[in-house]
Amino acid sequence: MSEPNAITAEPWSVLAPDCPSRVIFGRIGERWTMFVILALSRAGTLRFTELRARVGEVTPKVLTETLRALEGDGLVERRAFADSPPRVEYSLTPLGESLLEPIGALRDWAERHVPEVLASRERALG
Amino acid sequence: MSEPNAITAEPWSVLAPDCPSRVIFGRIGERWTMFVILALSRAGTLRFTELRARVGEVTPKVLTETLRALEGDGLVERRAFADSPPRVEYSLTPLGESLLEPIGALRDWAERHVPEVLASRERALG
DNA sequence: AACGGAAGTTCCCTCGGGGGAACCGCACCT
DNA sequence: AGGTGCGGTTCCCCCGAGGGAACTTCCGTT
Repeated sequence: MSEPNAITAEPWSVLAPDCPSRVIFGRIGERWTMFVILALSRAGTLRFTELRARVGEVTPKVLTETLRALEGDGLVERRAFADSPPRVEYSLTPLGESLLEPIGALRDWAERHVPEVLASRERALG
Repeated sequence: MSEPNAITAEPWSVLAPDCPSRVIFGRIGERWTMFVILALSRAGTLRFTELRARVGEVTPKVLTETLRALEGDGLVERRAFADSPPRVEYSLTPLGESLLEPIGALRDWAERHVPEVLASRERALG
């Protein structure tokens, strides 16, 4: 897993719970993670309710969980102000922003090739 | 980055069930998908039981489901021979192989930055 | 005639991610 | 003294991915 090149490590290493790929794919595979990251990447900084509005039908509980997880991973920063009404601002950390590049690569692939994937799915079902 | 490169589409578009990012992240986020792709990328071609052995503790049922899903997406090819004992070979399609590049980018990011993520997690719990 | 291996299939169960709905503390406003 | 907006929390439930374990079919081997 510590080999220099991309897909060269032994696949079974990925079974370890702290395998880098498991950690990252596990996180970004969660239901709302991508929405939050993409929303923050566009807006820069958002408050809780702004995030709710942008992300869609997420419930406050789940949004809180998602944000706490990303904060725990050091990908999102949470700044609370002692104002009234309370104000909390979320933004990507530098680490979080550095993740945008590889995510973008996957996104680009998706944009280009998902039509093929969807066509293949339909063929498989038809 | 809201810069004109990677992450430019509206985030809420991602809510649509056929949004490219949802399709792809949904698939590679599944439990065994990455193991199968990585194993095939290393070996080129593998039979069912070889795959079982490499991927680890996966049960035959779940491995079958995973392979059928990837086959349905056009990412994996399944070739069955009328031999006896039966022989079935799995390999990546060209489409599946083209996915290795963006996955590799994410993998590289993971290799480089997961120590930070894990350190952050430990801080968050301690 | 029994055995074994390949490639699954079938049935049943468990576990937890995710969702719904309601509640909470605070400080203003009026 | 009641209402409002913010940023959550609490409790409860449901569904489906994933797992366990046994069974199956087809043939060749011993």
